[in-house]
Amino acid sequence: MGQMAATADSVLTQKQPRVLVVDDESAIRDMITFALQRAGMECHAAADAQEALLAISENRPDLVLMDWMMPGVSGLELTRRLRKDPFTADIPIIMLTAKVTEDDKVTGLEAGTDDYIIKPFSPRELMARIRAVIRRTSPADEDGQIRQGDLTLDTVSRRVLHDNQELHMGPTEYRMLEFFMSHPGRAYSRNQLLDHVWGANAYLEERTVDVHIRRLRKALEPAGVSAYLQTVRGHGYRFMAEN
Amino acid sequence: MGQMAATADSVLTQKQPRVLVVDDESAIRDMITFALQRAGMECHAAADAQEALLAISENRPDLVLMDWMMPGVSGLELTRRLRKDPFTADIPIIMLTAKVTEDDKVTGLEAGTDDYIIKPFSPRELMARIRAVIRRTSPADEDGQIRQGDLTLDTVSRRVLHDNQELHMGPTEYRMLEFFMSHPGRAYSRNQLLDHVWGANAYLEERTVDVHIRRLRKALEPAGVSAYLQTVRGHGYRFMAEN
DNA sequence: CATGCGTATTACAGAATAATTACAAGCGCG
DNA sequence: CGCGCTTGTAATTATTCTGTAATACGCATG
Repeated sequence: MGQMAATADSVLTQKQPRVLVVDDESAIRDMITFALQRAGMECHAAADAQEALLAISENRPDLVLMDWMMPGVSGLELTRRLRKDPFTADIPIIMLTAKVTEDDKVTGLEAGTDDYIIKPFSPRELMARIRAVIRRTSPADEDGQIRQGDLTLDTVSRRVLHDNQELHMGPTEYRMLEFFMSHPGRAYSRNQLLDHVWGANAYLEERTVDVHIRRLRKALEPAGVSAYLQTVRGHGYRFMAEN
Repeated sequence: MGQMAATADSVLTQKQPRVLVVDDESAIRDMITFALQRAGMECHAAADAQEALLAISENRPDLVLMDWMMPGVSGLELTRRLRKDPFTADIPIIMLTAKVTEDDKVTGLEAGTDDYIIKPFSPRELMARIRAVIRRTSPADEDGQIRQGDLTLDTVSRRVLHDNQELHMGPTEYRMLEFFMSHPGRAYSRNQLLDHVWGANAYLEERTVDVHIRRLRKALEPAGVSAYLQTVRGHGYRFMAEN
C-alpha cells in the first residue's frame, strides 16, 4: 500500500507519457487525443492493428489504449501480438470496451491487458485510469536502474551516472538522491526527508537537510543537472527532471 | 516503515483537516479531541447542537463528528439542519452511536450522514473512518490534483499549473489557492480566510487578506484566470472557475 | 453628482526562510 | 595512530515573503 502511494507520485511528474490510441472510429480517436494532449501527454493515433504495430515500432509508446472491437485484427489479438514481441511486451495496455461480461474480462486479462474502461467513459475517468496504469508500471527498474532525465542511478553498483560518467557523492547524498529519484516530482518537507533518508529515529536539525541538499547539488553540478533538485519554499524540496 | 510513512503522508500531505466534535459528554469530547490532534488534525468541540451551529458558522469544518444521542436537538435533527443550509449542506458527517438497529441506520443515512461509528470504538478505527470520509469527499483526485477550470493544483508536487506551465506564488498564496480550490464557489469572509489559511491562532489585520488576494490574483494573471478570484462585496471573496 | 464606505493597489521595512561557508568531531582503514 | 573523507551544527549572507499602513479607486445611495 505504501508502495502504491509512493509510486503514485511519479505519475504526472515523469517525462510526459507517450500514449498510442488504437480505434477505428476517428471520432473517438480525436476525442481521446484531444483530452490526452490537453493533459500534457504526447498522443498518437492508429486506426487499426496494422497502423498500430507500425507506429509502435517507429516510436515506442509508454501506454497503448485500444478498442476491443476493431475490424480485422481485434484489440484482443493485437494485445497478444504485442505481448509476444520482447520489444513491446511490457508496454501497458488499456482496453476500451462496451463488453461487460465477466468472460471478456477474464479473456482480456489473460491476454495481458492492464486495465479496462467500459464505454461510455468520461475523459476524467480515462485520465485517472491512464495515470493509474502508468504509475503502476513506470518506476520499474528492471535491473535496478532508476532513470530521471539525464541521470541514471544504478542501485546495484550504487553509482550515479551521467553520460556514462560517474558522479561522486557521499553516502548520505546517495541515499537522498535514491529517495528523490524513486519519488520524482513529489515535494517533501525537511522532516519527511529526515525520516526517509536518515531513518525514523534520527534526531537532527532540520537545517541539516539544507546542507545535504547543497552537497547533493554540488555533486550533480558537473552533470549540469543540479537544477533537478528544486526548493519548495516554505515546505522543503522536490526532485524533478524536467519542466 | 517507509510504507506506513508514505501512506500517512499522502493523507496528511493535504491541508490538515478541521474536525468538529459534537457530544454532550465532555469526557468523550476530550478523548476524541486528543486523539485527533495527536493525529495532526485541527479539532474543535461543541457540547450541543446550538454550540455546534455557532462553531460551524464561524468556522466551517471539513467534517463533523456528532453523537446521535444528545439532550435537546438530537444528532439526527442537527444533521437535517446542516443539510438544509447550503453553506453547510456538503460537510461530511460521521455519527457516533450506540444504536445498532437497521432502522436507525436507514434513518441516519436518509438524513444525510456519511458514516457511522458504533460505540465503543477505538481511536484507530475513528481515525480510519475519518480519513476515509475525507478522502471520499475531497475534491482532490487520486493523484492529489485539484482541477478547477483551466487551473490545476498539484498537491503532491505542490505546484499550480496552467497548460503545463507552472505559476509561481508565495507559500501563503499557495495555501490560499488550495483552500479556495477545495471549496469552489463558496464565499468566505476575511476572518474565515484568516482562520482557514493562516490557522486558528493568527491575529492579523483583516485587510491583510486583501493584499494576499491581490498577490494571488497577480500570480494567476499570466494564466489569464485571475478572474476566478471574485470579490464578494461587503463579505469577502470567492473562487469560481466558471460563471 | 457628491458622499461614504468598502476594496484595490502600492510601497516598504522587518521577519522568515534558504544558500553558503566554515569548522570540529567522527569514522574507517591502512 | 594518522590520514582522508564524511557529517552535523552553527554562523553568515542572500533572498524572498509578509503584514501594515498609506493612498487611490469604485460603487451604491441619496
